[in-house]
Amino acid sequence: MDAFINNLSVDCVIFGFSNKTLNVLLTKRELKDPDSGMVLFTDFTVQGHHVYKGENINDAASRVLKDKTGFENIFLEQFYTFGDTDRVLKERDQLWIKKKYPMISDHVISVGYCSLVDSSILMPDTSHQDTVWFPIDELPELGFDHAKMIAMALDFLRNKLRHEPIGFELLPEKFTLSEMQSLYEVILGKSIDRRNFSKKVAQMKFIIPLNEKQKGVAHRAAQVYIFSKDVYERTKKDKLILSY
Amino acid sequence: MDAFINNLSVDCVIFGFSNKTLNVLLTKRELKDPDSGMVLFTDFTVQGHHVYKGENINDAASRVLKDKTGFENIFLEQFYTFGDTDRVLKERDQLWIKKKYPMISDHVISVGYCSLVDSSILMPDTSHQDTVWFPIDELPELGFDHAKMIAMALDFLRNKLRHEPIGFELLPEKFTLSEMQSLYEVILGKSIDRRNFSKKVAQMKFIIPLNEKQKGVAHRAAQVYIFSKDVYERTKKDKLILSY
DNA sequence: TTGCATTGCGTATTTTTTACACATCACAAA
DNA sequence: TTTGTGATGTGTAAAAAATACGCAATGCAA
Repeated sequence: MDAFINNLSVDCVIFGFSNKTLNVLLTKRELKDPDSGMVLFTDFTVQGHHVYKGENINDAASRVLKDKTGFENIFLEQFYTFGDTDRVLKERDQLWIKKKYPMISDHVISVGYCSLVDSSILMPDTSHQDTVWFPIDELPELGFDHAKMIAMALDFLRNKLRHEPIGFELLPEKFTLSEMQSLYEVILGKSIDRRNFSKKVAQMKFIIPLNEKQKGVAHRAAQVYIFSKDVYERTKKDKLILSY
Repeated sequence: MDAFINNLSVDCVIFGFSNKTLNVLLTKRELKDPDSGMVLFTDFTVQGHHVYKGENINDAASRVLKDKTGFENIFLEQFYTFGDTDRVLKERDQLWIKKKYPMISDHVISVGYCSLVDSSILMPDTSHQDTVWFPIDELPELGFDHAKMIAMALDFLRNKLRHEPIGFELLPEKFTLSEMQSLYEVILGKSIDRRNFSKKVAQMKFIIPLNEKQKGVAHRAAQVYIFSKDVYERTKKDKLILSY
């Protein structure tokens, strides 16, 4: 039997990018009255789970990520730990907990993780029908303190993007400059001049043009690039700051 | 009885600044053999304590800070949570735990906090004889995973200092430009041109010159400044980036 | 009175950021 | 085949920020 620690969980705020919008992967939470079958409430939460006994918290986050998306070895980083005593005490959260996890504590500490996936290749998995992408600016009602959690994760992502080339986790392997630019614009929340952006990218030696052009577009086909983690690791001492 | 949560603690990495060096407040840990009285080991740890039942983790960190330094309402921010399963399993750590806290778990999650105090006015308190300041580059042997913890706290501090005016927590209320500059040099680990630094500071409207000069120095007395949190809060939208 | 150490202030150069214009390409419609 | 449309690729000038550095002023001490 896999016993879990009854006061400790991990929550993964999973970001995806497709169609020029930044999305968050949420799971529907619906509680029905056991007698009448009437729906008591419906809302959404980020992907979380309790930590098992003898499990590293980082491993627990990887496990949650794999279970919910199928992805492994992708960007996954801790950003904050939520430890308020009242964070699971709202009425509907208590109803939910009592029904689903009756043995857990009233004071659950949750370690928040931020993760990035290319949501265009994440296939809807029939075993997770209740798991859906929401655009970051059209979030539904959220359970627990997950609204705050998502806000903090976004802040973390924004800061990270200015200093490290993490955006590529959100793009397909091969991408064009304007795809990359949209991503930066969406995350940073501001528009960037196309020509200046391309000059900036040209300085990043770890963004490598391929002998290949975009296909199937109704206009001039753009150059295709890949991100080389190798080159980045070798040259990262040459500091990177995107001062947008 | 104040029961604590047996698998959750907070650790405060408390930084101080005096005499142009950055210091960390550590507590001596010495275990003696109960029979022979022989010292089994001696090392140091940062200031930590378990979290009580019904206590917010941020409150727990404030409590630790107050108990160890007497300070309240000073800079105190969470920077990372340490949750490896083996983090308290080293032999000497187990010996220590079994003797001092026999009831705690083998898997302790610890939320790391970073705090800043002006160590020149922190009087040695006789009730904390085993608590001493160490220069950041002359650390003694450390228990648990506290060497890593301090390294991460320093990194956090460094990044924070580039974006927010937190350094003033480490300085006396009234300070000179060269004191401020030493602080920045020590934390950022690089030297800064005195004249350029002063131009930069002149742009920060929340650093206010007083009608007052330094006293008791054997050379030209310097202008004295204070930091105004008020002015900072009102003007913080004008972004601050110290690009050193 | 002079020497010493440190403060206060200014200017020139280099680098980075920002603003902006025009030609090119590839498909699609006429 | 020609032409229109929409996005791509490149260059240059101005503004702002960062860096390098010189020199006079101050105040105590010898």
